[in-house]
Amino acid sequence: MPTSPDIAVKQRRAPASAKAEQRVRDILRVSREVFAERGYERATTIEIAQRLGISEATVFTYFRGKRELCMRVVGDWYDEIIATVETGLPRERPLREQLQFLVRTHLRLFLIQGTDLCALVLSEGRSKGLELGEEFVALQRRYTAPLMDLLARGQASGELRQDIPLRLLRSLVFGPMEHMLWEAIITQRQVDIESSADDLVALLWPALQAPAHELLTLRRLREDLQVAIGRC
Amino acid sequence: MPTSPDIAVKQRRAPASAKAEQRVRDILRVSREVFAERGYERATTIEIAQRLGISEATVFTYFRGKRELCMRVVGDWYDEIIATVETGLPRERPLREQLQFLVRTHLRLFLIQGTDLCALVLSEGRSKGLELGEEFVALQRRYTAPLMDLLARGQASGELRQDIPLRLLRSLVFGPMEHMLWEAIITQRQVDIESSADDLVALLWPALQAPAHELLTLRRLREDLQVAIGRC
DNA sequence: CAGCTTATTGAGTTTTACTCAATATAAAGG
DNA sequence: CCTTTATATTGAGTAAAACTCAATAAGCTG
Repeated sequence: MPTSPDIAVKQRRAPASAKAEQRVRDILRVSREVFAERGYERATTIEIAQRLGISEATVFTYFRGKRELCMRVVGDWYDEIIATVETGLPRERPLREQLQFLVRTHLRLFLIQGTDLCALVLSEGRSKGLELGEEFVALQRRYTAPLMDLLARGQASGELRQDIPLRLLRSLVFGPMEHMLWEAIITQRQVDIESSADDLVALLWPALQAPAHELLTLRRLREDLQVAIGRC
Repeated sequence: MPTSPDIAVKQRRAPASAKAEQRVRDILRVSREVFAERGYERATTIEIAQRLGISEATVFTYFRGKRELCMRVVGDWYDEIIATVETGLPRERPLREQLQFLVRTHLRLFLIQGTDLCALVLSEGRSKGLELGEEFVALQRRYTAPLMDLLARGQASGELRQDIPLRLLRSLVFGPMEHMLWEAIITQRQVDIESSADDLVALLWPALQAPAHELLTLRRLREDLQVAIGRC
């Protein structure tokens, strides 16, 4: 599921044999643990090696360095989210429900994984992303693609407001989500995932909708209803 | 203006003499430059010292270490924003205008300063904040205080919706702003500050406002209707 | 088993944050 | 003006960690 090809290129050695592939997987698995436990700076390559019972040099045989290793960990984690969202998104349901699914899935995956990995992804994902510019932009694009698609469909159908650029609408959704998560981490508050997600959607939905669209729809509903009642 | 007392406590030596105070200011000034140019990891204490023509050890006489130095730089930068917002906020004007001032000021201060310092504050402010937990929470609180006050006043007057916790409303405002800024940094897109700020406020305002009465009634009608249909 | 490829590692090097005892500078007191 | 005391500065070093590389071990093939 993880391991997109464009990132794999950055590895030092193309894992030809099955053994090498297993090594790469092992190193990534343990790295995720160590980075999550210690954060980027406090994590050491020697600890990663020791936990696997291998030499530190072996780690550097498969990965260019600590930074690339961390980015692979973060990247793979993003890939898992991306896959979950893309396969589960209920495209046939109303737009609001799709948005709700997206927000819920994000919050759930982040918070269930534990705040450690979440912190790694949110904070180190940023500072490390700065230096791996190109790749990171591509990852970010894939990451936000399902939402962008959802928003674009909404604009096309007239359900969502068209007077604001798409990329700003995206910030309106992802921004508060990440801000909430970050706040949960630093204050160590326990959040109710489902209700927070629903609150957030309740808050975002009127902002995303075309102005007066809901009002118009509801008025029409009322009129139809009155007509229907009149007939009875 | 900068240098809040609670942070000053962390300094290694209380700057008693005028000379020491000047040293601290010099080191902070140059540190801001170096951190902005190089980012946290690539910045070195020796470069900071060299630019001032002093010994590296002198830096460590006045600051516990690199991390604290960086946090002071970030903290002072936040203090400047806090001061600008607090003195300039037009409290007598309508709430929407106050929000607009707040958003505009933030975007302007971040983007005018150049994306370098902006990136430092947004990304390193996060990862470093994790380990300086307590202090960082306090700083964050002061930072968001003007907005929290604004939102609370709005809720009290009934202008803003009261069915959503304040802290979620705060995420709704700060989240998209930071997300926008971050996006501007990594894609290196040139953004029109004023129009972006205005777009954002236009987007946020309907979400923050208390839902209109008619809308509420109609929504209830629709829900009742759905229940009724469900029963049939 | 010989020969070749692939995988692993011990023993370094370099960089950098950080310490500390020693020295230089300034201030205070007589 | 000189002595004493406090403050400021620094050269020389330590420690830790990322990263390199030549040499060795393991695995595979014909």
